Amino acid sequence: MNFLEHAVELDWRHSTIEAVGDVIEFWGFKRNQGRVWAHLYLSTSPKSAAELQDELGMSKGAVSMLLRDLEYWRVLKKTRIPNRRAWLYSPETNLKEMIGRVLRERELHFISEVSETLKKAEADAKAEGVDPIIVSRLTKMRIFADGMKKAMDLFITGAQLDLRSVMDVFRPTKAIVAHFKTKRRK
Amino acid sequence: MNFLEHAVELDWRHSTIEAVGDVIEFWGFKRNQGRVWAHLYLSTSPKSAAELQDELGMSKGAVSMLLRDLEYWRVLKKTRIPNRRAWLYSPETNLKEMIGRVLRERELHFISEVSETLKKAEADAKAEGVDPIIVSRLTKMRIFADGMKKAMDLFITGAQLDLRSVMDVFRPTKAIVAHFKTKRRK
DNA sequence: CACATAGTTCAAGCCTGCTTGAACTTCAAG
DNA sequence: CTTGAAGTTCAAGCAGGCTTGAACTATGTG
Repeated sequence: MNFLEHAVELDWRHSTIEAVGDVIEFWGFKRNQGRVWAHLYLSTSPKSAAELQDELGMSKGAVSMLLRDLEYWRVLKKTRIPNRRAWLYSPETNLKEMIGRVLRERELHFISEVSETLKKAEADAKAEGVDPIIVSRLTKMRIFADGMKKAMDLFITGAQLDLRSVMDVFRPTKAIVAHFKTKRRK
Repeated sequence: MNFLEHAVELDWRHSTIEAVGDVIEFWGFKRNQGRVWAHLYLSTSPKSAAELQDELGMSKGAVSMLLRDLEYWRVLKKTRIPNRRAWLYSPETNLKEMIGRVLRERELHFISEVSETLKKAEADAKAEGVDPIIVSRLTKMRIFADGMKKAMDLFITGAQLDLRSVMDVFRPTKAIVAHFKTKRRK
């Protein structure tokens, strides 16, 4: 491998790893979690913590913690090779399964909480006799949150989704209120 | 209004505003941008910067900058009332239009860049004669990014989306490569 | 034009959350 | 059981981004 080829290789590996880091950060995880997974994913052989530390320029402690997190989310697998002390890590390669699982746990839960908060606010505001315009706005927001949740759920499970129904969230007020009445509970 | 009612009111307004802040932060914007919009959205009358500063407990400078941002994204409207010096702000109430527009500009652009980076990496890796397994992994990631982009685009435009096609991204390698060949450009 | 209030700017400080690295614990090999 | 490499922990430090507030600019009013 000559100098130029080496430069190019550094470049595409590096830019890919950084791009994955960006996406992972975008999803609310740590940038370096993405970088570690991507580095393994661009390698054909498993790597030890020491190698990752060296090749990604991170501290021993950082690598240890990142690997723990990634293992927890089953985004990589630990393996051992005879006559070698260190654990070796390989990436989970089933993107669909892996991303779906992780997003389900985190983002879906988050949206559900928002929806619950809005539902509670609606009830309180109504009980308090607040201006109906405000109550309907709370309803609108809650239905939007439910739409996001549904869209994300369907995205994750890979099922069919008619997003028209999600965006129906924004029908005129009367219809929204009707929807609300049929769906509320407690 | 007695003490308890007041407490409840504080509570649902407050929790709603914080929930909106959470969602806005989740989408990569500033928490306080969400709080400002939500505060206006829960009011039936427009508010001045001074009122927002007071009611949300923010500094003059912060409010000024937040309003500038929100106005830029057309998430609220400036109005003026005769015989009153200050500008008054009211929220954009069309959630669908507003969220769609903002997400299109930011998130769609972001995903497109990732896709471009991966496309470039694929080309470089291929040119370099890298292990085909690695090249196919780059392809897999790029197709996934394209799937995300498509899903988000359709979510935003409110069009119909068969997410099955998005998740088809993860078919066995042969099919992926075929898909890749038919879709690439340049 | 002068005044006073509204609005903007930005350097400094603050806050949060990530990273470091040294001390500690675990564990396979001999 | 001993040894030393591998792995973990966490207090302290660091970095980046948000907020503050004082100085400055703009603008409506008389």
